[in-house]
Amino acid sequence: MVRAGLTPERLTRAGAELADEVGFDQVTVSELARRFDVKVASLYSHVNSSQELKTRIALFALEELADRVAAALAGRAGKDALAAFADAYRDYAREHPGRYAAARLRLDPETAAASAGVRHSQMTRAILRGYDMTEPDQTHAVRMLGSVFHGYVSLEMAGGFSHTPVDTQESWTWILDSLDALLRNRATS
Amino acid sequence: MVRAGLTPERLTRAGAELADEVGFDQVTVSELARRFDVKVASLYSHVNSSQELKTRIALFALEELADRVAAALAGRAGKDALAAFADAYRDYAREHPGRYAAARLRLDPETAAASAGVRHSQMTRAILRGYDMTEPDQTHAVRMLGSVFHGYVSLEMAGGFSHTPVDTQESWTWILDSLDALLRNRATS
DNA sequence: CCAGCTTCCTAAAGCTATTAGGTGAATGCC
DNA sequence: GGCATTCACCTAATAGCTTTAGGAAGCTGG
Repeated sequence: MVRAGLTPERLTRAGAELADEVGFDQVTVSELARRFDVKVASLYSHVNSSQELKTRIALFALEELADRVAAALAGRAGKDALAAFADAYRDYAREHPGRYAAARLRLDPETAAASAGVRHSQMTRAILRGYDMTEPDQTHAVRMLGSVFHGYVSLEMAGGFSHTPVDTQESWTWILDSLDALLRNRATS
Repeated sequence: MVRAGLTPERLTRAGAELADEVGFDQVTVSELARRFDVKVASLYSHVNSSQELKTRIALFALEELADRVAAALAGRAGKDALAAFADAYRDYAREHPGRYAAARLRLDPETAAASAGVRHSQMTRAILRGYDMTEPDQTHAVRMLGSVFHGYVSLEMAGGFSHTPVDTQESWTWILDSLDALLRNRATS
């Protein structure tokens, strides 16, 4: 019996790659077993359920995305930071559509609270430091930015913009410019 | 043999209700058969596959949502129309989370082109009539509005805002105010 | 070197989707 | 009114995914 050397980490990572190839909801314990050339039941020594596997992939993706955003944000402020944040987000979704979808998995509150999701909201808040905004406006703005970025990325990924000939990159910069202007306006209020 | 009186329409409708109860991706041919007290295979006389059933539910939801938005929009213009549009969208998602998720199903291009999705983008464009905007800005603005609305609704539904005590209704009106201001600014440019 | 834990296996049960082929009830035609 | 056809539903069977139970082989520490 040759051992495959499975670990929860390797499974999670392979699951993330699988997600990018075939889509997050096509990720299946069976397919993963096939890729490791191992019987399905064997995976259950490392992961408790298909659900847990998906949750692990989601947490992994959140972490990875947060790292990228943090790197992109380092040393930037104001509009520069806004654009870096947004681009990091969008680029990740394009490079890793499956992982991006995974990151959107609904987690139960405790899991979510312990996840890198927390870093995401902190970083979004950090961007607003460049715009001098106080509560509750800050929270409103955080929610709006999150909505725009997530909404744009998911619509673009779903092909929702492909029926119009206008370049999506142009729209993206137009939107970022608009948001920057909007936040500057709101800051003075 | 008592006939259940199945039709594609009844199945679609029941599927939509099922989606609202258990979530769109828990909609299953088997469960639907159970609800009609009929054997699973019988459904295949009316729908070709599970995939087709889901597509039908998606088209149904798109249609229903478009009708609601159209009704909300009637006789309104400017910011009033913007708010009506946004609220119709958000209210639908809250009342019918499963159908809303269904409406986000990725359709193949031909199906999408023949769907009520077209009406959705037309109506979004109609809102901008109140803001005097020309191409390509109009397209950018349409994409932005779609992103914000979809993003906000889906994040709110996923519980993404629940960890902060600020009222989501407040954020929603704050965002609508901001968008209105933004569009008015952009119109003059 | 061997006891015990771990890793992987076989076996089996319970779901879901899908197809093939049959039966009885309703419908339409002469 | 009898008969053929169609249609709505059925039984049966295949195939894939998930999950659990229990067994055997490899690795590791004393």
